[in-house]
Amino acid sequence: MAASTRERLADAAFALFDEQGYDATTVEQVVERAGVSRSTFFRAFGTKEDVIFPRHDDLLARIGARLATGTPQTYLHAIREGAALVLEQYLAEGHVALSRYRLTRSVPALRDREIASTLGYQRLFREHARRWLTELGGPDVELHAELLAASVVTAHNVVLRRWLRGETAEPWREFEDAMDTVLVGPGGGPGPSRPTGSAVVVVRSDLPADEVAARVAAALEGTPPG
Amino acid sequence: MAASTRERLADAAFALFDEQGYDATTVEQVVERAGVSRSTFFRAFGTKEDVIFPRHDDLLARIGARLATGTPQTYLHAIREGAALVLEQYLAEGHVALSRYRLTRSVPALRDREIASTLGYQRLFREHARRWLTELGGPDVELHAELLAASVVTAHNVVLRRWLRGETAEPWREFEDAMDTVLVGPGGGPGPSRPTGSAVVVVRSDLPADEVAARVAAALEGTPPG
DNA sequence: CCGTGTGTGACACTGAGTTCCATCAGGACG
DNA sequence: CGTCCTGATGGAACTCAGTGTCACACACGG
Repeated sequence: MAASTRERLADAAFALFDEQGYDATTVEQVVERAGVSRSTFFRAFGTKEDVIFPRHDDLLARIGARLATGTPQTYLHAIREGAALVLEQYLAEGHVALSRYRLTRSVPALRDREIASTLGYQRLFREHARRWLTELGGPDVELHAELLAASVVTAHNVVLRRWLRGETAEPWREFEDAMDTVLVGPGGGPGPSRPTGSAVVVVRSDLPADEVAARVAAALEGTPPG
Repeated sequence: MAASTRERLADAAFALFDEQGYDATTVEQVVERAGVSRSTFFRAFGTKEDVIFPRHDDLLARIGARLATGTPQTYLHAIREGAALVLEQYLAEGHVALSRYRLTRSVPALRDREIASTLGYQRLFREHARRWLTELGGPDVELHAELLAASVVTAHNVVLRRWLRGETAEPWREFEDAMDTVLVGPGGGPGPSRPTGSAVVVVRSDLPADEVAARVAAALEGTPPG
């Protein structure tokens, strides 16, 4: 019963938003079409915006669970699979995701909210990355964790948007490529088998090239055995 | 004096938000303290939120102007200086920036808006990066431009937040370091034409250490000695 | 038959934001 | 000096999102 009420409301809302636009549609009209009262709407969703956006809670929890299993040796793989859960969710939503995308394109308030919502995922990746990078022991852990999280989310969103715009029929392949770009770098060979002992080394190149190479080699020698 | 009215309103608003919190403060109370009418408030700011946030327009324009002067050969420098304009703006705001930070910390709606506002800058960097990377001719220009913009904004924000939290007395030094970390053509960028100046190389070390070192050395050979 | 809980409707209320009109200053001009 | 224009302001009425409260209906087990 509760579920069907929510559904009727959501269907009515999406339909009306599509017909007249988001701002031009009042909650009054939505509840009228759904055949329930205004009270019921706000009990079910709390906010007009909430009709559009999915519940991130469970997805965040699933991602958190996946990331929690990552170790400093396998964290790149954990991140990749965590990001995959997000893409999977959107692809499963199908036309609902497309409708939402159309709305977020046209209504600034909804666009802002959509953007802000991605920060939840980014935060999750960042916190786990911070943990891993701390254990691996590198400089500027804060910054690198933040950059890693931002890059992963950005790369994911690029692929997602391409799919939402109908610009790709192979979102999963593009997703893997994007993750390869972000999580591996250009030189490495992508592959399903994630070797252990991976680490990220950052050096500044205003030193002579061979000196940099020496430092990289030295840094890698000191890396905990993979 | 339109300016003084705006100022009085902003001062009253910040004071009241500070005393009672944002949500607990009504526009009515703000205009009462400022000694103007409700109409004047909404004419001046349009929205309760707008009192808090600065006008991004002119800053965006200045950044755009700086980025417009960049060439594929000097674009890393242009990006760095573009990002510096943002930091400069916040530092110049002083205590206003701090008050705003306190508010955006505690009020979700304001936090969302703050986040969304950074997208304006990110978009600017992205579009120019797309142009430069296209001229340089590399693969996945879309993705790399997006990643570059996201990384620059993220790195900037890390430094900015540290300053807002009073965790650093040398924001400019940290800013330069952060830019050093980020501005390399993330994900490798287009390898051939490596720009002059400092650069960073990120590699994964699941290859033998000496092989990694060799690759780094090879990549750096093309770089003019810094 | 009675309590209890849950989903719902109805209504009043607050507050943000819009619209429209009235007012009042000051400068330009004849 | 008077008039006219303009731009900034005040004021009132309105819409609509969101909150809070109370009442009702229908289920459930005792």
